[in-house]
Amino acid sequence: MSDIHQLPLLSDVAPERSDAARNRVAILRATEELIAESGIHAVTMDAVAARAGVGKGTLFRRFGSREGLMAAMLNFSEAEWQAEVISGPPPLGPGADPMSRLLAFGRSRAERTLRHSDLISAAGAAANRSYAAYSFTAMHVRYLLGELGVSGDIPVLATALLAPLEAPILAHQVDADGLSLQRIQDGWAEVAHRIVQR
Amino acid sequence: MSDIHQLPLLSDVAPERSDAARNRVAILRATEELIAESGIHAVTMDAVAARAGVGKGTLFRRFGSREGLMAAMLNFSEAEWQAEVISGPPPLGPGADPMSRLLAFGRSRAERTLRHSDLISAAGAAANRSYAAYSFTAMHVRYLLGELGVSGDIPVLATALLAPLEAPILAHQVDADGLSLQRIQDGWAEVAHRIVQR
DNA sequence: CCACTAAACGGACTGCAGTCCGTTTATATT
DNA sequence: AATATAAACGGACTGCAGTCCGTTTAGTGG
Repeated sequence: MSDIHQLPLLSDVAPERSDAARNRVAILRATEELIAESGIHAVTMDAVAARAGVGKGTLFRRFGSREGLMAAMLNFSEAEWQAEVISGPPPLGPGADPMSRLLAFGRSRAERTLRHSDLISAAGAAANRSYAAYSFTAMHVRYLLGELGVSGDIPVLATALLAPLEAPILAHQVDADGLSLQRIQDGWAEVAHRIVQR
Repeated sequence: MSDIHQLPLLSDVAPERSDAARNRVAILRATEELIAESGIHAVTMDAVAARAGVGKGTLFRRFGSREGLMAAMLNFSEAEWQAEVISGPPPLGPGADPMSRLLAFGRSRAERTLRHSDLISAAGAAANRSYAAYSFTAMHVRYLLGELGVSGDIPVLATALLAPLEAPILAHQVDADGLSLQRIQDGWAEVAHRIVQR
C-alpha cells in the first residue's frame, strides 16, 4: 500500500521518447508540405518517409497506415473546430438557445467537411474509427436534441441529422447534383426543424 | 434518307464479341465463387483471372478496376430489387399509397444495404458513380415526396432521407453502436414521418 | 475458302501499401 | 560513467492493383 503512489497514472500513459517525438513532428510536417505542394495523391508513404528523413517502418509504427496518417492530419483542424463548439462564441458555442446552436452546428459542419473532403476521403474508414470526430458530433447533437425536449429515439434521430453531413454525401451533392453550399445548408436547417418538432 | 434504318440504334451499342461475352461470364462466375468460398478479401484480381482462365488485362479492360468488378457484382441483386420497386407487389411496388410505399422503401432498403455491405464497401466510389443505384433511389424518393405534396426543397429532403440508409452509416450503427436492424428501421420511419409532414 | 482488321487477349512490368527483423539508441539503474 | 533493456529505427521484402504492348482471334467482305 505504501507503493500506491507508484501505480501508473493516466497521465503517464505515453512517455514518448525524444527521438520518437522529433520524428512524429517531422512526419506530420513533411505530409503537410507534400499536400500543399502537389495534392493528396502525391502523399505516398515512401515520399513522406524520404522527405521526413525517417524509414518507412517508422511511419507505419506510428500511424498504422496511410489512412491513419491522414486521420492524424485531420485531427489538428478537427480539434480546433471542437474547441469552438465546446467553448467558442455563440451560436456555435455555448450561450445561445439549443435550436440556434443546432442550426449553427449544421451550417458550420457542412462547410468544414466540404473544405476537408479530400483529406477525409483519403482517411477513409480511419476517419470514423479512431479520432473522435464521429463520436464527438454524435454526442453533441444528442445533447442538443435532449435540451430541445425532442421525443423519440434520440440516438437514431441524431444519426439522421448527421448522415447528410458526411463527406461523400456532401461531395456528391456539390459535384454530381451541382448544388451550392448555401442550398445544402438551408436544406439541412429545414430538415433539422422538421426532425426537432415534438 | 433511305439509309435512315441503318443509322446506329441504341440497341446496337454493344455488339459484344463472342469470346468477350464468354470471358465476361467466366469472370463474374469466378468472382462469385471466390466470394462464396473465402470472402471478399480473397478476391484479388490475380485470383479472379486465374480462376476464370483469362489474363489480368482482360479483367481490367472489362471492369476498369477491382471496384468496378465489385460494382458489377452488385448490379445483379440491385436490378432485382429495383424491379420489385418498379413493378413488384405493394407496398414496396406500385399500388399502395405514397406514404406506405415510402415506409416500405426505407425498411427494405436498410435491410438490403446491410446484407450487402461487404460488397458495397468493396465497390467503394464505383458503387455511387456508375451503376444507377444512387440515382434510382434518389429519383424514387423524390417522386414519392412529390406525390405526398411535401413542401420545400425536395431534392435536398430526399438526400436527407437517403443518407442514413448508406452502407457505412448503417454498418456503424450496427457494429459500433450495437443497434438492431429493427430499431434502425423504426427510427427511419419516424424520421420519414417528420420530414414528410407539410 | 482466304485475307483483312479491329477488337480482345494475356502476361510481364511498375508503383505503392504494408510487413519483418536485425540494428541502433534513449533512458533508467547502479 | 558503465550497463542493461525496452523501445524506436529503417530499409529490404512481399503482395496486390493497375498499365503496356506485342500477339491472337472473331467477324467480315471478296
